[in-house]
Amino acid sequence: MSQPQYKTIVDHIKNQIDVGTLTVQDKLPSERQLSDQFDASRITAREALLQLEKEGIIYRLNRRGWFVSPTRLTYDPTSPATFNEIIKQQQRTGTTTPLSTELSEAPSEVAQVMGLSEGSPVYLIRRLRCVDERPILLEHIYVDANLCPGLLKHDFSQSLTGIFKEHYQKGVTRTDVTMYPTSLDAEDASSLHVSPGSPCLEIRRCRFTEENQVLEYDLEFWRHDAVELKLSFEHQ
Amino acid sequence: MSQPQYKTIVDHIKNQIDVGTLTVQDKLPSERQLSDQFDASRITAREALLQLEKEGIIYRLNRRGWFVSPTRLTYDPTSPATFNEIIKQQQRTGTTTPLSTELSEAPSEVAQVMGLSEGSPVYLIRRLRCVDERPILLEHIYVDANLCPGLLKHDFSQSLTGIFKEHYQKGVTRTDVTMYPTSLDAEDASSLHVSPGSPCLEIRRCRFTEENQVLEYDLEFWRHDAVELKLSFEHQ
DNA sequence: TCTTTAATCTGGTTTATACCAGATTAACAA
DNA sequence: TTGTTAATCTGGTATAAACCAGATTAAAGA
Repeated sequence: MSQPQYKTIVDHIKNQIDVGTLTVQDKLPSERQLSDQFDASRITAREALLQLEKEGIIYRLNRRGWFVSPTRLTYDPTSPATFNEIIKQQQRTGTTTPLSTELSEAPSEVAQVMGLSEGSPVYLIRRLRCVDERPILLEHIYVDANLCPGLLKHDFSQSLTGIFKEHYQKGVTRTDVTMYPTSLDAEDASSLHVSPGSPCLEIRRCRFTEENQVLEYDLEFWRHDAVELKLSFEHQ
Repeated sequence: MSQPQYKTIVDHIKNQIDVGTLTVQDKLPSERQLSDQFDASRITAREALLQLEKEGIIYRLNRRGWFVSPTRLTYDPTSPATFNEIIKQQQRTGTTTPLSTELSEAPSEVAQVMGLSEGSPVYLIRRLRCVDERPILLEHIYVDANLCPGLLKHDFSQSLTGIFKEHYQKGVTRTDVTMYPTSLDAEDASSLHVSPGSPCLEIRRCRFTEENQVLEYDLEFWRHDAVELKLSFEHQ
């Protein structure tokens, strides 16, 4: 019935969170402090922390320490509500930071999904979205350049949907979504201020106009511990 | 520009999979063999393997070794298609194994979701679902005992929806779904034949009848690397 | 007071070693 | 041939010790 030593540390920290000794955004003791406290090696303490991270209970900031995760943002991928609306509903504060915008050529994979030929001109917009100061979502947005000429002159800290509607009279009538858990490569991890290889939820979203053209193709990388997807649907 | 050593091993294995030297279900060299091959410590080799596991590219069988992950099963949570239908569509083979069935009392959390009072009689069915011999989904299904008397005498290797329809004339008109990435506790991990703490995708599904009663409440634990969710919807 | 600098703290990565327990396999006995 | 047993292989867990590179903080200088 004996359990591994790292499990003891895991349970101890979980308990501290349950009883409120540790609360949201609190900094945990450092790996070295924990290993002293439990008379274990640093690797064992780290093992426990990595376990809690996998469960989404704690997270780390690069070389700054380990912290208790905030509650997950509840998000309905089928809802037309914008990111900012969702955040306000849940009494959070949100910010959107454009990281880069460029006119480039569609990579083969992207071209295929968008129904374009490889190398077609596409705008690529990279944005970082934060909730309560914490980066939780990285977006790579591809837009057919022929569909929205001059797109890059707009302000991308706002809703893209709004820009499409207002300046190009284009709305979305259908969306295809694919999602799966994976992990972040070095560059994306760096953008989200997490360690390379951190787990994430990848969501690919393809939005179509009434004319069945692909208006945008989004690659979204969510912190795995920051979001909970919730949807409801009727059957016939 | 130098990268950590474990990254070199990660890249090497990824490349082997790309070029086909390693293919689906193949066994990888053991941790000790890899550490010899790359002149690294076993911990470094293991670090690389854990990284690949997080990405969903490889998986491990307890004390048996590391293997290349099969392609993900594509699954539409809004589709009325049964598990077996989905699997057949994708040219896979599936099996369903009931692990346990019992009549018990609703835990407070479950009772709340199902709109029952705590301790109400509920059936709890635990099933394991495999694709191509590999366990990928563990289900905990709660059913209001008053709604489906005598439920446990049926065969749960079949579709539950079918049982509800055939024997109780009950159909589902609405489903609420919640999903988020987390990790498995020791017991659930053991059922799925994976190591405790392995990452997973947890899906909670609540199905309602026309009378707005909760017919069943499912807790699903998917191997994080075994599934890809795909859905499509129209906007008005 | 403000800024620069140096010391210190934290996680990130790595080596070498060890022992355990389950899984597999080879050897052996019936 | 079959069943049992023992050796071996594999991952699972753990210790001790290092060094590195950002992040933070305290100290020193302007």
